[in-house]
Amino acid sequence: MFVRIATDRSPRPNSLRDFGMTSDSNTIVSLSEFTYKKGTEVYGEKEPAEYVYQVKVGAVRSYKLLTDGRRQIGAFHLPGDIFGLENGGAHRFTAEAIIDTTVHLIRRQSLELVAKSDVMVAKNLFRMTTANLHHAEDHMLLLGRKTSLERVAAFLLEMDKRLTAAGVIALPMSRRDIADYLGLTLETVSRALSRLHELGVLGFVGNTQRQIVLQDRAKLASLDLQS
Amino acid sequence: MFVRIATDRSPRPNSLRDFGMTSDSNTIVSLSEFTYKKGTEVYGEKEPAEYVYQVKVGAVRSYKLLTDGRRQIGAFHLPGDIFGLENGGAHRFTAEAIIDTTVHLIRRQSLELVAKSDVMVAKNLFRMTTANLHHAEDHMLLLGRKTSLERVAAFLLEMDKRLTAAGVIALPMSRRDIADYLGLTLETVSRALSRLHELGVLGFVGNTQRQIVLQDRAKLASLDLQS
DNA sequence: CGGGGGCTTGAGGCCACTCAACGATAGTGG
DNA sequence: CCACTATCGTTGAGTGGCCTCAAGCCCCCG
Repeated sequence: MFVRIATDRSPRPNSLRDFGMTSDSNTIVSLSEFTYKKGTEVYGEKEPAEYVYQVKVGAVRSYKLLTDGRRQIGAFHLPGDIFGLENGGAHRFTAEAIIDTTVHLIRRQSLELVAKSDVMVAKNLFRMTTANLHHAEDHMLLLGRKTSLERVAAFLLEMDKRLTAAGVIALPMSRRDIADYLGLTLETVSRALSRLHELGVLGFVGNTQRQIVLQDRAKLASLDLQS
Repeated sequence: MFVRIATDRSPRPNSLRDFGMTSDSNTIVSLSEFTYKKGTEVYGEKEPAEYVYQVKVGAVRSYKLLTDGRRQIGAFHLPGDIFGLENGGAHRFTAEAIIDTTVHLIRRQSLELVAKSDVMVAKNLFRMTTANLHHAEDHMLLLGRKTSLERVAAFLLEMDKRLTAAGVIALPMSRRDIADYLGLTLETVSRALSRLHELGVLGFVGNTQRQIVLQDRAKLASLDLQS
């Protein structure tokens, strides 16, 4: 047990478990767990990056703000995803819990220490950074050149791959979050979803608007163009 | 000397020089030089990544295409820049010479071999990938949330930092290239530049439209919002 | 001198944004 | 249990910023 300054969003260490960053040699690094309430900040842009996080349950949004409040969400982090991995000392995004979210976390320092001696861990860090880069590259194409319908179709396909359970996409994020991820307004996202509903591409489960069933994945895929 | 299949854009080895990837231990990796004519392809998207490149003189654009021809340029590569660095086996963009361009090139295989034993080289590769990621993250904000004037202002500030000589920005790329980088049309880019000209922010050198002088960098910076 | 590419500028149109109203749901407190 | 409120989502009407289409200029180059 160690002492920690109490702040609202200071993680409290709970357990010691595999962070998914161990190598074949079974190196174990100290690991904590923490839960963030819906809407609370995990870290802010330009803050020193002290921890690296992995979503256990819940969902997190990473975004940048312009001075007048316009927001661009760069990524959603869903269960299993690792985020907050920064090479420089500071975070490039603000990260917030979209819903109540439990994360595993590890001190960046410990991770770098392990990476120095463990080639597998170093490789994994590189691989994750590369994966982030690829996602950002694809997202630039979406933001720069796709229509609203294409963007929403691409979003649904991405979410389908990442969080579908039992044929239902249970979206944790609001229309506004989706809009800020896709470079649109929430009204435009809503209209696109209604249109896809009319087209018979998707359906809603029950009375909620956040549970979606893909009824025609092929047609949806044809609406999102390939690169 | 070694045999090589002759194709239009196959690099021909010329010399052996420092690629900027040597470490303190002075490891030298085999290095070639090649010149691409204006408009020719360096490599295509999804091609296996055999080489890594560094621009010696000239300029290169990296882009993705949608099936219907819409184009998004992800980055411009200017003298000193390294590009074509891929972790997976395949290139994520198509790369073309914007003007006659001479590059240094190195086999990816050799580079990875060196990186395995040389920590400094490995670190440099990591650092470059991170730099690419940061650029992409900033560009997502631009593409998703900035107005046309803000985009063009940001573009000019970026180019000013990267290729100004003697107070003049000598742009190698066309209005169409700029537009496809900024997620706009060439007409909108042209109108934004005219507007900045009217505002006294910039001036053109001689009769050419590709040599620009920043007359009021402060005002330009105020037009591009901060994150 | 004719042709073509690059750039600018104007006119009009459209897609996404803005503004607004309304319904549904969940949480709160009397 | 029922207002009351706040949040979220949908939908409509109208606007506007950027796109589309077009004309014309300039420069380069054959």
